Amino acid sequence: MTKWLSPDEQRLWRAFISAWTLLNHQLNADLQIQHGLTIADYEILVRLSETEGRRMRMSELAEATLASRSRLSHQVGRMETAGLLAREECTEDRRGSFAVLTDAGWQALVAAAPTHVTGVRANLVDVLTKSEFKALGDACQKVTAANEQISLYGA
Amino acid sequence: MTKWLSPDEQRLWRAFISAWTLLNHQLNADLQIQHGLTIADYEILVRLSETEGRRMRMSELAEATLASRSRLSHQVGRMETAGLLAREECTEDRRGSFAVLTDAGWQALVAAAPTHVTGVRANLVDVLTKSEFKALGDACQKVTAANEQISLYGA
DNA sequence: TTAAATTAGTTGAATTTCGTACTTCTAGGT
DNA sequence: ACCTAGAAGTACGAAATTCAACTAATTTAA
Repeated sequence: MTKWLSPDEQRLWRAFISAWTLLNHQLNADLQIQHGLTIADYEILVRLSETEGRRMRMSELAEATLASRSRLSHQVGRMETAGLLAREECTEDRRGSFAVLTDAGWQALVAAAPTHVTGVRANLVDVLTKSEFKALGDACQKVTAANEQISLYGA
Repeated sequence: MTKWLSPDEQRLWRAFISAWTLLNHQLNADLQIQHGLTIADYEILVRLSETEGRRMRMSELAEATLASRSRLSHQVGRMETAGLLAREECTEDRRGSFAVLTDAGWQALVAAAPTHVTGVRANLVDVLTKSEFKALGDACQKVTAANEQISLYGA
């Protein structure tokens, strides 16, 4: 027998859905309109910018961004075409390859980051008290941990 | 000058992203595999099921789901083909039309709901304490309220 | 009361995105 | 040398999404 959600649980769950949906929608629109980037693009730029040599192995990047390998491959291909990234061979393991941030990619990130961060603040961080935000994030961290085994690749 | 996120804020924000992403991916896979429905389908079924006459104006439904009119029209078209929905003319405003839940649509929802709710419990509600979940939801409610003015057709 | 403007919704490409399955190349063990 | 597994790219196709143009009904206002 299914144990249904109580009205209260339902309210909280729906709040989670709508909060994320609205926020994501807004942040995406901001990046798209002002910088021609999607959130997925942006996240990849950020990840790469944080690593040494601004490069990451494809599989690492896929894991970090919660994307399937195929999806990431396509995504990186697009960003390569756009000049934001380049691929480089990996000399230690020559099956592998790196996605590397180009100068243009770095510039794009530098340009877009203020927009994005401002949006995150305005629409999320600043509408909550410090402790509310912390409670939100901590709960999410638990949820993430509990779901970490979920594979995003087919079967 | 942009006020950047502190490492702690960044951690919390990323936890929010990953919690949502993993959860959504899992719930979507469950519905897809077991019932051939996407989350978008499911959401529409739920919305309609909760209204009087199990019907909603297209534009209302579009707004509720943050979809453009065109997108919703296609989506409803697909679901109509699948037999889940029907369209009906609106007699008060004859430009308008309703999306109406069919019996088959209702049955599909009845069949899928246990899967979905079980997933929500297993991957979200039950991995948190009651108060953690409440804190998460309450924070999200504030975020939602703060972002409610967001519209697709904006501008 | 009629013409213009607005609103609701649909449609058919074109485009974007993504998954599946397959291929290639390499690493590591036996 | 051989066999298995891993990393990644790609071709193909299915599906979703956008975009622009379109019909038709309604509202506004001259």
